[in-house]
Amino acid sequence: MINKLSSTTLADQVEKHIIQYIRTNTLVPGDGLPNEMQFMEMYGTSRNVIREALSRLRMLGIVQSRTKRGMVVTEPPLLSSFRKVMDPQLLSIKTIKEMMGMRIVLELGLAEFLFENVSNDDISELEQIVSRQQAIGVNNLSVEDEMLFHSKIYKIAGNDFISQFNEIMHPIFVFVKHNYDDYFKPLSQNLDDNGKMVNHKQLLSFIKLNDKEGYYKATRGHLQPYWEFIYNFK
Amino acid sequence: MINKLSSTTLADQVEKHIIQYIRTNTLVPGDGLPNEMQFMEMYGTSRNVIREALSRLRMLGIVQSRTKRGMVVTEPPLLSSFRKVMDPQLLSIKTIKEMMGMRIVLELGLAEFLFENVSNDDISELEQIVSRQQAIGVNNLSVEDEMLFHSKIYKIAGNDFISQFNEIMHPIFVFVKHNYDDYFKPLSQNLDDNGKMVNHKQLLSFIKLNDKEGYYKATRGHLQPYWEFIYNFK
DNA sequence: AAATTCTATTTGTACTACAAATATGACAAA
DNA sequence: TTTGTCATATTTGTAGTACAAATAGAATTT
Repeated sequence: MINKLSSTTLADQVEKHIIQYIRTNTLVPGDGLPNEMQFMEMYGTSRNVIREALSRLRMLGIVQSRTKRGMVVTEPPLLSSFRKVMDPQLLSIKTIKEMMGMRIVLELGLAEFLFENVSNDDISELEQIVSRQQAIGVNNLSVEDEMLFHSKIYKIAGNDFISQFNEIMHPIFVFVKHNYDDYFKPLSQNLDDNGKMVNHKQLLSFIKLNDKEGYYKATRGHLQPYWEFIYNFK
Repeated sequence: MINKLSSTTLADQVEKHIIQYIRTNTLVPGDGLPNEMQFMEMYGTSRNVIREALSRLRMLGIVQSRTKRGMVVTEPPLLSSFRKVMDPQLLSIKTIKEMMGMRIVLELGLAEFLFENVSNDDISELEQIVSRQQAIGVNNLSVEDEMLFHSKIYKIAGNDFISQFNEIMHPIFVFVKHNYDDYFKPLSQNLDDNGKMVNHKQLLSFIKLNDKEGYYKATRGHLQPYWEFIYNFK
């Protein structure tokens, strides 16, 4: 079962075995697990190794431990560990481009849910955001200003996972805009089908008109800089 | 710096500190890190604690360690830990619904990249897949058969991250189809705008006609069971 | 100079010891 | 009998020692 001569460490193997243990025993959140001593006997390793494996599962949120109570299975927050690796310093250009692609895909696909769920109150909020941005001047928007509108769009669509995902990717967008800003000069590239620039005000107008197709195309134009970056950089 | 009286464990704190260390020193893949002994001195904890923290970062793929060489920063595989938590046993219905939503959003948004990248060879492959499925009978398709067509679509779109993401979510789809199969009776619900059923053959026909809008709407119809599940279940 | 061996360093694993928290049962009070 | 308090035992969290295994770099030999 546990192979001490493998290239992988014992902690790696024990981690896999414990995950397997949870699956094969169809344990669900709330169910108990063996304690450290019992795992030691099950896998014939030192407590150190068991603790390293459990430490990882604790970080993932798959298990929790409390003194005397032992370990219990928990529902993991899906994206907490994803957040930890989403660091532009650590990622290759290929991966960063894939994140840009993810952004485009999510925001286009989200239109379906956006138009299903949008309320009058949502539109009022969007109007406020847009009018503040008009006051600042659409060319002077910081990435945070820019983000404000889109975050609200995600929120309206009503899928917490996707909202969170977008929030986690945000540092990547900031990084790219700072380091490759040629692609993100507003007036030059956010063009729609007819070569007209697409700003938040116009996106909002399609929402108000309940024009999903128009919104989709406008969003596609609004995100054109990302597209350019994916296909033209380097 | 390290607080021994906190409710979080020392390993939790050291983990955060080491991640912070990598960020503030702008370390990139290939760069070295202090060894375990040095971290012990830096944070004033036992080697055990340091090793638990490093073990977690190793699992995330942020660092690698080799004897004598010490630790080096590495580019993490973004989704390896995501895969570990993507277990239908562990997830709530809310989260599972959000995954269904993710499926719809990804596949709709992906259309943009699909039509940009699709080649004649791709279309031939899709034709083969579809004809095999016609032979089996569209109502007899297993989830794996069903997946074959869509996986190819993802592959054509050319974003490895999204392909991998979809593959990781697959067990969730299988789980839902098995447990809530009322929503997934093919002939009754995969309807398009006009109330006609949408199968892979028809999706392919839109690709061949280079009709992106048609494909989008057809895909929306094809995924209608997911939509129904999200909004109607429970 | 090249190949080999040796040595020192670093990670991986095992084991012991104790602190801290707390579930459980024993016991006392009403 | 029920309730509240306390003691005990169990389990996780942390520290420390010891040694095995791997290997980078130095020393040695050819």
